[in-house]
Amino acid sequence: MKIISASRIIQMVNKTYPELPAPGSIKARILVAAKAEFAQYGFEGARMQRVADRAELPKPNIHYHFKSKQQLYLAVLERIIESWNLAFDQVSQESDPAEALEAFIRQKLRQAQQDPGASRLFANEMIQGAPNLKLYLNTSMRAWVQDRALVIKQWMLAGTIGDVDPERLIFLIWSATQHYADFQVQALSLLNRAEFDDPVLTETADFLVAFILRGCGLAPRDRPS
Amino acid sequence: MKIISASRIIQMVNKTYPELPAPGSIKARILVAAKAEFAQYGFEGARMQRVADRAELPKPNIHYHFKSKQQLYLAVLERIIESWNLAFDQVSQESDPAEALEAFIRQKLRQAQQDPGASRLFANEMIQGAPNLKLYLNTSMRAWVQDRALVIKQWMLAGTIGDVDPERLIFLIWSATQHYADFQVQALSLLNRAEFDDPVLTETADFLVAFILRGCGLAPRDRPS
DNA sequence: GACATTACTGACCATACGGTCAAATTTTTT
DNA sequence: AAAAAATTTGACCGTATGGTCAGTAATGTC
Repeated sequence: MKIISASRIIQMVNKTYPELPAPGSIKARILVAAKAEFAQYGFEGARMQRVADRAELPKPNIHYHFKSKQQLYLAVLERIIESWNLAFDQVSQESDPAEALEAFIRQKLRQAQQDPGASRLFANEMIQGAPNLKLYLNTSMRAWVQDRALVIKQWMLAGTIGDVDPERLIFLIWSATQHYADFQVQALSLLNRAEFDDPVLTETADFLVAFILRGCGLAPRDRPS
Repeated sequence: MKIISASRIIQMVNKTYPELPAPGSIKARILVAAKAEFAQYGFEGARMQRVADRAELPKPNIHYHFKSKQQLYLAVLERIIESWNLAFDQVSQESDPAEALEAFIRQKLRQAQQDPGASRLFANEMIQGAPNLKLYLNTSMRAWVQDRALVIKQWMLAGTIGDVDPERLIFLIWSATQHYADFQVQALSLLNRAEFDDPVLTETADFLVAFILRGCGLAPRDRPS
């Protein structure tokens, strides 16, 4: 059986790719500003003037590079989806479950720390009922999850992981990690920390890895040598 | 040592209480409409006209009962916070950990099903950085969590539960349950279900209870008799 | 250096926004 | 049933919104 990487599945369903603007370019600057604005206020709450202010540009400049608010929003959204679940893409039934899950959790958490805006923007889109991502959810995301769930099921058959609903496991990992981006103020408040720095990241990742592996019936840090 | 219920702690910190309007009253209808509107669009994205449309009232009627958009928002928010973590309020060190956690998880998930708007509104507030709830987070919520964490730590000392960071455990339960309200479209899509009905609720609750109890080092459904 | 193309921007527009108000209606009190 | 208080509402106001456009500056091409 030919092994197709999960990222290829996404590519097979998504026919178009957003071209990446040069990192320092005006377009890139607008996209960064827009991501922050949409992440904080959602699509309806976002203000084009504030995007312009964040990017330190006159407002018509924004409209020169992106026809409308909607198109700007979609441009930001597209770029987020791409790098969403990279660390679990290359995992196969030959992979070690504990290792693979640990890498996935740590990568998702690192994303939550380094680009919380991406997570928050996605959260806003979901909360609104995914008006712009319904198609994505029902095609490429579902295909990705089912493909990854298959790997987990194969682990279960091989007895290298406990009996756990794979789809719900993926969903739980998403929730547990993304929550530290979306609800960062709450997390920092209850952990009594000032910012989501590397120590917090490490402690949280260690906790989540241990907890989730145990939940999967895997003894943490006890990889077969 | 005098035992003070966690809900009392919240009451001790919050000095004012929102009076509940009669269920069928105009004010109650506006609050229901506003909750849905703010939940979907966030504070900035919400439109007073849409609140009026949802409540099937003329717009000035809304402003008669609530001075401003801000005050309406706060009124909705206050009423949500109250019933947030009820099922874990009465738990003490004498309680059975597995039973208590299971009840907590199931109650949070039932809330996510029955009033997803409340969860989404809270999520929006957190994503924005909790501009209206910073004080709540740093006073009553933190007090509640620390109080509840103490109980879990006592369980740990008694050896009736595994070694788990209590604050992060609570945060994980929040994330795992609330996610089914906030990201409902995504959950339904990947579970291939049409709606968040009782079967989905039960299956999800069973999964979460089993998974989290295992994560806590508790054998699910194996209570000491 | 002439020409064309791309990038930028101050001034502006129609509409939608949160909020107001005076007049009308309903409800409560006496 | 009269007076007072509370509630409802159509019409309206000042401002902010997404978006446009004509004109200007910068850049590329031969």
